Amino acid sequence: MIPETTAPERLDFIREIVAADIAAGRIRAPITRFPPEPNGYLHIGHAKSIALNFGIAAEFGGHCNLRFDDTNPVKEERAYIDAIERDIRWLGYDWGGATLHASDYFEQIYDWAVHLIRTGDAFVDDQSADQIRETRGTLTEPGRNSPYRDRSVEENLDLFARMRAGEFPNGARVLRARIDMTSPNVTLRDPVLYRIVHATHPRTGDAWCIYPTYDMAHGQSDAIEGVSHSLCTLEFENNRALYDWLIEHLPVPSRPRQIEFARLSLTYTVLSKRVLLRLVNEGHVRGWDDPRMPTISGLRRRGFPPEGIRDFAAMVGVARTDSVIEYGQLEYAVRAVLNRTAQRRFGVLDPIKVVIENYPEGQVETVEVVNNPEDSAAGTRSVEFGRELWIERDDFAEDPPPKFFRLAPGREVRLRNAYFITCTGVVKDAAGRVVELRCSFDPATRGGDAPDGRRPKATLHWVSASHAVPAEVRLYDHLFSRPDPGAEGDLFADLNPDSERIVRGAMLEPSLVDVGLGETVQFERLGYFTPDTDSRPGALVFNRTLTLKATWAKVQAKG
RNA sequence: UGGCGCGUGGCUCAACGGUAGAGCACCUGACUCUGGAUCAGGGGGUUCCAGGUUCGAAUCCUGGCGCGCCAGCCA
Repeated sequence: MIPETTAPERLDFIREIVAADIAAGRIRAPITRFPPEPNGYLHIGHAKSIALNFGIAAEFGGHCNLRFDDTNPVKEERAYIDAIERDIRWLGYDWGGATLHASDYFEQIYDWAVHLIRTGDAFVDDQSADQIRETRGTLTEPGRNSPYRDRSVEENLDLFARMRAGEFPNGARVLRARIDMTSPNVTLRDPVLYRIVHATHPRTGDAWCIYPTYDMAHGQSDAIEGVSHSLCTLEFENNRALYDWLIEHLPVPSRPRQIEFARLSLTYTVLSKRVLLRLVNEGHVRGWDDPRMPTISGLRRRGFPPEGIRDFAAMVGVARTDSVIEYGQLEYAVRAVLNRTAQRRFGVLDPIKVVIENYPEGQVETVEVVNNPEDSAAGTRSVEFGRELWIERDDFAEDPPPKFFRLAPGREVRLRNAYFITCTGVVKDAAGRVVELRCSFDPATRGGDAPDGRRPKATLHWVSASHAVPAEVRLYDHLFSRPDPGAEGDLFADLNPDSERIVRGAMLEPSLVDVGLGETVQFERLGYFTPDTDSRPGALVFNRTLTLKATWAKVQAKG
């Protein structure tokens, strides 16, 4: 049998490079790495990088390491390490074997620093941070050499050893590469390689009081691990020259290659650890895992399935163009997964009572309801039906506008999987507000079909009033009210005041009590919902993950 | 008035000298026991601009213009 010839998948520019390296015999399989700094929580932008690095490794039969870039003890915390590992696993990726750390290589990196001193490629500078800044020059003017640049190898060796020994306070001296103070690439103007930091490191404790900078540690860690393709975001482009310089000047065991791609940006949100930290610290959200946060843990609490996030990453692609993805694309990817996998349930967010006058008082019957029309394996369930029901308040209009298909006085609609009902009257309170609907039902329509072929234009969801379970439901919207938060002034002024709306009197189908944490269901006609971590037996709390695609809202908006 | 990088429908990406395509978004229609899903169709592009090379340029060359990044002992 001749195998189907499928059109070749279009490779992004990085996968093209990897494929070419394999084809040319330069590597047998790619080694990549995801290198988070443990100074905050992972967000959807990191998910793009995770999907890229782990995806390439898997597709080409290679491997992806998880390596913490823990070279700055003053910003890094153990708690972040744990959260990051959990989030990567939840996304569905496995780095197999041990978690790696740049700090595992501190001794080797130190030896390489000594090597650079011996070859005359590095020197200890006694200048202060201010002096170094002043002599670095500007974007248009060259820098000036440090007066300490030509120290002897012996003196440099001695000073560097004493830096390590803790003889000097923070900032007293640094180790710098001797490259070129006149380079048009500012990164190459004798960059700092080591600085004195008397701080306890989350992993190495007080073993060190000098720490390598990112540039000194990153490429060297890649080389130690045999990383073939070191993928990072565009802002590291300028650092590539230094990355290569260090690899060339050091006796490293392999020669990794840095490739940059555009980081993910999304409309209506912010992907900046600095800003996210402020949102948390200043109490604008419930925490790092607030369902409005673009963090992985926030998306999880919101009810986004990992598969949806992975599909999204595949959908946006990888390129070198700075770009901003419409938030709607993330929603599209998530809806596509949820539509396929989420079980359907009934829940009424804003209930109004319906009394079916010709339905026998005290009678209860059960109807069989399909759990997921997209997945027959999901089976069916029984739902109780009775004389008094809750339906959605806005599924009724006393004076229906044009193109409103739902319940209105004298109009017949279908109650999903149950009966056709016709509104025969309304009950109002003293203020004139409708508080109850009086209806009649047609016993011949049990199950939702009329023997005479009658087809109502609307089908409503409902919950039996005597069986309903009350719940709090939290409705979420964009964290920021404009697609480009902060574009015109203060970012925090653009926070959406309605990003969380709490609904207290929702009435749910009793089976919803059994939905577990991490499970997302569809409330028919409303959207996808998941239990919040605050949810307790007897005090249910659901988060709205997403609405269903809202055509009716569009019709309304158009008038 | 430095260096590096990037400019293709509203958004994200293809097209690698040979008729500018896809997904999302948008609009129609069909179907439907979710105003969902699904299916069918449609509109929308001086490929940043100007020159040049070529039978032929989104693609190669030159010059502009616009945008991004870089002057941390952050990553």
